[in-house]
Amino acid sequence: MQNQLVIYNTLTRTKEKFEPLNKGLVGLYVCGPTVYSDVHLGNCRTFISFDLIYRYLLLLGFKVRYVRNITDAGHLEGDRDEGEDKFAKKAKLEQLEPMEIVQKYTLGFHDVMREFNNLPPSIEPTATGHICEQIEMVKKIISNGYAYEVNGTVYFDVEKYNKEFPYGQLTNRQLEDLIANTRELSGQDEKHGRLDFALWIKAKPEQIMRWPSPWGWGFPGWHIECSAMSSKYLGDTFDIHGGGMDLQATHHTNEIAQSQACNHKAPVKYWMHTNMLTVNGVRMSKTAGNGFLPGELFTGNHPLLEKGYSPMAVRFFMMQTHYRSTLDFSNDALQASEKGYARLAAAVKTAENLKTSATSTSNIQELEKNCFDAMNDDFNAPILVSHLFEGARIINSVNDGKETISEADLVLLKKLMHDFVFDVLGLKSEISNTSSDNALQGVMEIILEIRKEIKSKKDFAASDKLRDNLNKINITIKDTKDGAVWSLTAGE
RNA sequence: GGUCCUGUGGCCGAGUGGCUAGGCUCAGCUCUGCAAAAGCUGCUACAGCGGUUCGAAUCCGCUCGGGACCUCCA
Repeated sequence: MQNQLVIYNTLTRTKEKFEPLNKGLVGLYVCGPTVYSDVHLGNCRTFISFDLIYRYLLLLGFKVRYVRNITDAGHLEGDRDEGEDKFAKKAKLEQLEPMEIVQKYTLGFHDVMREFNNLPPSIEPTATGHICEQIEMVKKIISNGYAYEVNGTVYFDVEKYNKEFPYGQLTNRQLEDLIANTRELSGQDEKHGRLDFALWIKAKPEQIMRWPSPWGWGFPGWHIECSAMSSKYLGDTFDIHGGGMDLQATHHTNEIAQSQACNHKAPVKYWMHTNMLTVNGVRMSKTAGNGFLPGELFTGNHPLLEKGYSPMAVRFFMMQTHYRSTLDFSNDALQASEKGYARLAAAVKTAENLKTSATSTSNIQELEKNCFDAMNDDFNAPILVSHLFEGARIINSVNDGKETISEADLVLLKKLMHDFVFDVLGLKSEISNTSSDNALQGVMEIILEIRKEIKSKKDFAASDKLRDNLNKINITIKDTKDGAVWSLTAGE
């Protein structure tokens, strides 16, 4: 383990030393998507942020069990436990079975995650696959006295819970304030308290997605699935629970309450929340209608986009902002990232063929330390990136013969660039001249040879035309002092 | 209304009480047949007003602006 990792814990609102409950092991749970529609870029940001966190924990040598759920049932519109089921509504809209909706958007989600080069979680449990566990948990909460049943629906008794535990601790709020901001219960409301929320919900007669329970046919409330699945796979108390900041006030607050009420233990040691992606300063969300779909971004097929951006350019764009800061989305910012990333990636490639000398003009060990220090400080990727550009500068300077590097330092430099650029930031090269197409390799060698002959005859008009035309089909030729080289750039 | 976050140079974004991340853009230079790439140099900063301090963009107060959560959303 390189030095000491520090994590900002939402629970205490401070940075704390990271000490896993079990030495060398990390239990990580992240709230996954509700698969009733396409994931937009804001959703992706959260998963990319936690992918970075997961990857860095792995680099540090931890054995990480990363659990990220798929919500495929029980998520109502509106958290008043009275809205329409999201899946049922969408199913009606698309004239499909609810589980067809689930399947369709789960597959889409996985495709997008793969495009962004996110590592798959260790376990990806679904709510519908854990109905029994959720029912058992609800039963236990009732027998522990923190929940009650009314007409087939089970509610969590927030006010009773709050007498023993600080219900609003995750958002630093007092119960009285929370109650003051909640509307009055109507006469027909089944809840005892204004803040009470459903653990189990009675199904309406027409509902397809329903299961038998001690309280009749119904389906689980949204919050209970995460509590049930996280404790099943990670234990009653585990290391890190993450999610978007928008889940903090309601979903995570209720998760803590449920788990505590059920298991008599605080479920999580470190709560981590990622900030939102904004468009023109306003949060990207499904309901605001300002969401970008990843596909639109890659193709540039969106009114707000001037062109398409590759998945890695977008990922790099996100890596240049800390996960707890909002990130504003714009063409200019995206273009800057695209170019910056191309330069960084090119340097990593250049490092493969550097000549070594007896001594180094740069301190590579210090550079390595700086990289670890940056990530150890609550996963500060933007600082890491700045150090990686220092690495790129060194590589390019050595390549130009302006600086030197020793054999040992080059090995270290190559390793750290590889570790941090590919393994931690999760980027992958999009430029290539090592095309698997042998025919193309051969053709390019012939073309460069012919162009060399043309150039030696000083027919620059012809050689430039060749270069320009190749450029149009995404083949770039550069004339270096050691001769011409070519590379294939990712097409749009 | 309540609970918070935030306002950095042309743009995006880090950051610590004093030593001014980084990327992109722009200008100049080196290299080059020209490009490209690369390197070097330069250019505009810390919303405003007070206060604490030897010293603050960084701490405190106020003003103005932006945003989030409290209602589903990663």
